[in-house]
Amino acid sequence: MTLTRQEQAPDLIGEEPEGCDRGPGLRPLPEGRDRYTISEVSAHTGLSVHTLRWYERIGLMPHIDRSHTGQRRYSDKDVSWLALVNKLRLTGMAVADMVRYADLVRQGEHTYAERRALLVATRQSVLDRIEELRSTLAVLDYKIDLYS
Amino acid sequence: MTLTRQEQAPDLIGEEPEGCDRGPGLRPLPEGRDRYTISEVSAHTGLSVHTLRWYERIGLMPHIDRSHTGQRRYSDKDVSWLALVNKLRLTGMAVADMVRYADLVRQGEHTYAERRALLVATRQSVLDRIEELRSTLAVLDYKIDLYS
DNA sequence: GGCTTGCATGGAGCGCACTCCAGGGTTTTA
DNA sequence: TAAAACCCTGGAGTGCGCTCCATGCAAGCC
Repeated sequence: MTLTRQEQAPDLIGEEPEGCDRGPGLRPLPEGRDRYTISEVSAHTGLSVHTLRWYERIGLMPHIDRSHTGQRRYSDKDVSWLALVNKLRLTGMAVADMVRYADLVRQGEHTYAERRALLVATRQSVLDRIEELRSTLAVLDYKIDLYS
Repeated sequence: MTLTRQEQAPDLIGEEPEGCDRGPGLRPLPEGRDRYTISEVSAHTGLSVHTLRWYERIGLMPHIDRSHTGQRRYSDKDVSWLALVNKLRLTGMAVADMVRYADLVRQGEHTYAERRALLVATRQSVLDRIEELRSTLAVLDYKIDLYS
């Protein structure tokens, strides 16, 4: 997953670079419709519809638009946000911390510093975790060697 | 945590290289007594006494010796086994899988191949996880950059 | 119109990895 | 030798991140 740096608009509020990182086996979105159903978003993000609704309940999502009959209609921005959430999830960040981050986004520009701090802390914990994993590799290799 | 290769006896059944990897803040063991109480082992390994007893219940430990009044007395081998368990825990291996591994050890030499396979699979999942974390670093860096 | 499929809600349930509790015996320390 | 500290057991409780359930409305198809 290489990151190309010539991305989107500098929309820091709405969030998200990373236009389209559907993982393997994840469906692309019906292009440019901007009003996706929950099952479309589920197929695209790999998150279950249960999880999508749950994310909303706990405050991890911005307000999601509804159809005239009350069904969710996700926008491209919502989907991008979910892509970021998915990435943060991979870092091991706790859901509560992601909610905190979402809160900061909601609160507007004056929270830039705090958001940045949160990401920097996450970055450090990722680095630490990588080091930890490296150290286990050494032990694993040693043991595997013994069994050969 | 560098691994020195001139370790112990080739005791593959009893398990464990890695004589003394007490992490930071973890107490060393009263040297060479070979009959440690549960709280000593807890202090040394960083695992709570609850967890130590629980590990025993679920079959993650070999039989632990007891004093004449029924209190646990851990041997050096038991402690070494716990060091390995701790390492496997860091890899993210599920407790159930560690129990499986412990079973294989109990069953004797003819399970070498299967044990090895388990460790190899774990090794691969560690490598995959490291890659995954690396990919999140890219996103994190990108976002942090935007906030600067 | 009936059937299937999809979406809605609030709330219960689950799997994991611990963590703690009650109620009792044992060991150490002063 | 008495108090304080430690250890035992079976079983209940916790926090996290989902996952599922019952029940009901809405849209598409034959």
